[in-house]
Amino acid sequence: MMKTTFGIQNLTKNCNESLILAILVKEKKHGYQLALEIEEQSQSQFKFNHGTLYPILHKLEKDGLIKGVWKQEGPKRKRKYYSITAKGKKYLQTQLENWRTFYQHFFEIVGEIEE
Amino acid sequence: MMKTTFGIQNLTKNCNESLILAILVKEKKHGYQLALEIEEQSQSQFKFNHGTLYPILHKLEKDGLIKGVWKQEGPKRKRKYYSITAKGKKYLQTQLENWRTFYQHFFEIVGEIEE
DNA sequence: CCCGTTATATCGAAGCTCGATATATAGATA
DNA sequence: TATCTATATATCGAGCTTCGATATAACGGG
Repeated sequence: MMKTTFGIQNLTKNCNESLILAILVKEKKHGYQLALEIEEQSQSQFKFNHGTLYPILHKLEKDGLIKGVWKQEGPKRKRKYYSITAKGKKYLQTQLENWRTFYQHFFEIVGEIEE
Repeated sequence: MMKTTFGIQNLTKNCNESLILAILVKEKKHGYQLALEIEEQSQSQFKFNHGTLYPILHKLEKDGLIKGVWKQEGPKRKRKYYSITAKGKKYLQTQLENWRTFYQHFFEIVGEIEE
């Protein structure tokens, strides 16, 4: 996107991050669950490619916004459960502020169009 | 972004397009003017890189959403003035619908977070 | 036992943005 | 008149992200 004075440059990326963090605020989940949850809660309007989801999760973890823990689920089945960190919560709050600022200015320009 | 059922996949790209088209609905402008206008109307919250702006203008023109006409301004100065086409107006209307759908679903997931 | 679903992961192609660079005119100022 | 800044359009390569495909493997039901 064009440069902004607030912390949202890449809308898509920030949207993906915000969705994931917002889900994890409520409950720890593993990747596949996250994708299903977001799909369900948006009434199938949003769908994550897993080729997109997993790299984002790895990056969020690397940045310390979420923390993943492998859990032995069955005798052989393993799942990686992610929970949000304090840093992640703070980041999410900031992002939400940023989204509101973005919407406000975006609609100031674009919203008055319809006749 | 993740896949959506509506026509917004790349939020940043769609945002840029919508902003440009929304300005051009009101008045025909040349590239540099557009950048200034968006910066001004957003109180400097949005700023276009011209390395981003011009390729988008060229693509919008190629797709028939806007139409550019070179005008002799001074004895040597030339400017390319863009106006929105019927197709562009229709596209903008659709985009605005899509943004509303997006916001609605996005905030349904993300908006209830703050305590 | 086979198959569809669950589950995680990676890779290459494609697309877009950013910042730098190039080019040229207009206007102001020294 | 020379110079500097603002105006104005354009392109290019690096870098980042996403998409779709592919790989691997376990679980559960028929």
